[in-house]
Amino acid sequence: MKLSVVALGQIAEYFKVLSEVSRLQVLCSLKSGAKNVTEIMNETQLGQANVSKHLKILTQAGLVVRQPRGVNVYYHVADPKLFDLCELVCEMLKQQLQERSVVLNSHHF
Amino acid sequence: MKLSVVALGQIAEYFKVLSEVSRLQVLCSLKSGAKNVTEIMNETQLGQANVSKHLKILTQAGLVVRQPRGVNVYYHVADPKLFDLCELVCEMLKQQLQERSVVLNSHHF
DNA sequence: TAATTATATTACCATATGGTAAAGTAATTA
DNA sequence: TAATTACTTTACCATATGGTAATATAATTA
Repeated sequence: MKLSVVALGQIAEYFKVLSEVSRLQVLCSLKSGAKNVTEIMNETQLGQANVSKHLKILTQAGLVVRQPRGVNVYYHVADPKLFDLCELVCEMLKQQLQERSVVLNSHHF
Repeated sequence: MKLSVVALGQIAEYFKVLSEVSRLQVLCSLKSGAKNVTEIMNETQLGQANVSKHLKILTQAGLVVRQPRGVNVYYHVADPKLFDLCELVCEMLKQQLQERSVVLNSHHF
């Protein structure tokens, strides 16, 4: 399948949302279920404005769903496949590391 | 599994490399096999210095392997699982679109 | 209604990033 | 060796981005 530049743009945009440590921290904190902003702040140690900002980005990109409940606003990940994605990257990175170490070892310093 | 901020940083870095249209174009052009810089330029319509720059980033991140052969330099993707990753994102985006259209339709304007 | 709590937004700064022209390097051929 | 081809690097600009303090908004409670 040949993807158009526009389609690649959407994919790039999705990856860009995932390309920041703080946002990954927020997503990780939501792995165990929906949380409100304060809970996310406490779990990630990020500043309040910062968390709000990142949550907005995640929500607009559709990675996360916003649900106001009284004074609080709860967020949860829209699609659990997101974690499969991260898992896959983890595996690739592990394998990459392993292959690099093999290359290093083969040199017998 | 609870990931450290350092680990998340590596994952974020990987996603960041994939978060640019030009780099995705380059990777797509390598889907059919190894290519040299000129071939990549022609297929992607990107400038020469630009392609070189992105190839450097892709190589340093370990997504692509560099192989000089005479005057030319050939590049190929290090791990075909990379395309599974993009495929997965594609599917998630499609589903996202579908769900959004359902929401729209349910409003009966 | 006033005060409080929870979240969002704005304004600002410092830094990072993509694209490109121009110069540099390296292998090949005449 | 001079010229050519293929690729890389550098310098520069314009723009985008994360973090934060301060301010705004919105829901709840006293």
